[in-house]
Amino acid sequence: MANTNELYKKYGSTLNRCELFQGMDEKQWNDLLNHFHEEEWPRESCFINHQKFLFHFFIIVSGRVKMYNVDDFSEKEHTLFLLKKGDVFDLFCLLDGVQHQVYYECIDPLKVLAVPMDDLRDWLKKNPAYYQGFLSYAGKMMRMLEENVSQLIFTDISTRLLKLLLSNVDYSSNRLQHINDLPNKEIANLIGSTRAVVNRHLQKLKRNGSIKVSRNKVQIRDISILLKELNNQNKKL
Amino acid sequence: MANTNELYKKYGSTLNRCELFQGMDEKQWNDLLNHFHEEEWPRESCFINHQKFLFHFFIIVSGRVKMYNVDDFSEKEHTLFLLKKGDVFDLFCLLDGVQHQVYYECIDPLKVLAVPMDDLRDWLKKNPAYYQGFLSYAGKMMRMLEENVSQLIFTDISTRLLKLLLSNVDYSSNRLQHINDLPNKEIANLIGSTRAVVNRHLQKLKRNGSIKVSRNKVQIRDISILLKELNNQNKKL
DNA sequence: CATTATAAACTACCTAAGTAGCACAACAGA
DNA sequence: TCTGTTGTGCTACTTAGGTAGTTTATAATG
Repeated sequence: MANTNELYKKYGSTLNRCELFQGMDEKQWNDLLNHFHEEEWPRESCFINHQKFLFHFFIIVSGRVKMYNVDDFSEKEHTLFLLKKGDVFDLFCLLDGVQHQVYYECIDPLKVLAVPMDDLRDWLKKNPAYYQGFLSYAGKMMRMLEENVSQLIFTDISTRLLKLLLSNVDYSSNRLQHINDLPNKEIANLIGSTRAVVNRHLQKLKRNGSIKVSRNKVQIRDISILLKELNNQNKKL
Repeated sequence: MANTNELYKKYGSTLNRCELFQGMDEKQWNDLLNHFHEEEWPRESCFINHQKFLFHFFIIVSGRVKMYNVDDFSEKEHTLFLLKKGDVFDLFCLLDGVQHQVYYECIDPLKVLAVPMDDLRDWLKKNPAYYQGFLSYAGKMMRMLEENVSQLIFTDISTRLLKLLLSNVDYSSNRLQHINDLPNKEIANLIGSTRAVVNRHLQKLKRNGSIKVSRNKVQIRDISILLKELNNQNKKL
């Protein structure tokens, strides 16, 4: 229990931002955290269809993981979600208890809180009031996936790239976050394209003065140009 | 109550195949069906971002509806789901209570059982044992959306068309079902392409003897050729 | 039966995106 | 400092898929 209190003290601010567990107070958190333990995974750890995720559920407290899948034939990668502090995984397994055919790789050294799936499910059964938070979160996830599908069908690569950039701007500092230190290849994986094509579009944005590019680094120079560019994309059709 | 019993008698076999409400017996169904009423919508009825779906939840007992969305700029359509007997909507709204920006159109004359969203949510709160079915179903839906994303990124139109056809074959009769009477345009909307391109690929399949095409009709001639074709697609890369 | 509407079939063309290959820069480790 | 590795920037080329427009077939309607 001392351990539990410690976890809440250490990570309370992160946990309270966690959408999946909305509206829980410290007492309730401590009750739940009883079943958790802390884990650290080094950078570049990679989990390929690992059983791990069928039996434990994780909350990220620091670092990034990409959840991606790989096409059997072309061996191309596609990053489904770039998970970060406050995100959880694997929700797919939690919901239906079926193994999720998907890969994980740590972009940074990762710290997670881990709980056995069954403990979490039991806790839910005993506290059915929290089912609603899980349902809402599932709904939100479905909307994100649906939005993803729409973008893939309706928009071209340069639009998808612009949207990716704009959706990762921290508007308090006007800085790019989460994806600012990724190589072109990883950016390509996020929008379903290839390094060469993404680079082609980044060059265009560099030339019009909206971004700055260097090795493993993309920085925002002028958001207004990006927004104008996105507007033009739409009008084009 | 007489009315309720009637609903179960009429549609029990459909309801029992409904994944969302797994493991319910007649008594429980009748308890739930108390809140339902029957509705009929004519063919080609169209609902555009209608509040209707925020306040009522529907189970289809006969006919097909497409859930689709439209790109604001290109005005292209994409059919997200072709819902049929035993399917429900709108799960997005049920889960998180937020309006779902999506269109509906009846392909056939439609019969649905309707229940006020809040009644269904109340029923769930009183019968928390059934939450698990809803979570599982949400998980399944997420997997479908994820699979959709993967297909869009990894595979070309001809592969997507082949998969669409093969996933709609009724293997007891070797006949195409659900999509067999759609015009090329609607098939295109299902895989995120255009009428002309879909037609191009259908012609190829017609020429190799795997399908038969006529006005508003696609029929399977030889599944083995389709399967072989799908195999070749994969090897191609 | 004639008229109209809708869908299918086909042709020609255009373009975005994928592909391959190479030179160069940045960085890490020995 | 040397060396191997990884990422960027660029050129040249190929191609699937989107686009536009026309003709032909099929069904529905009066």
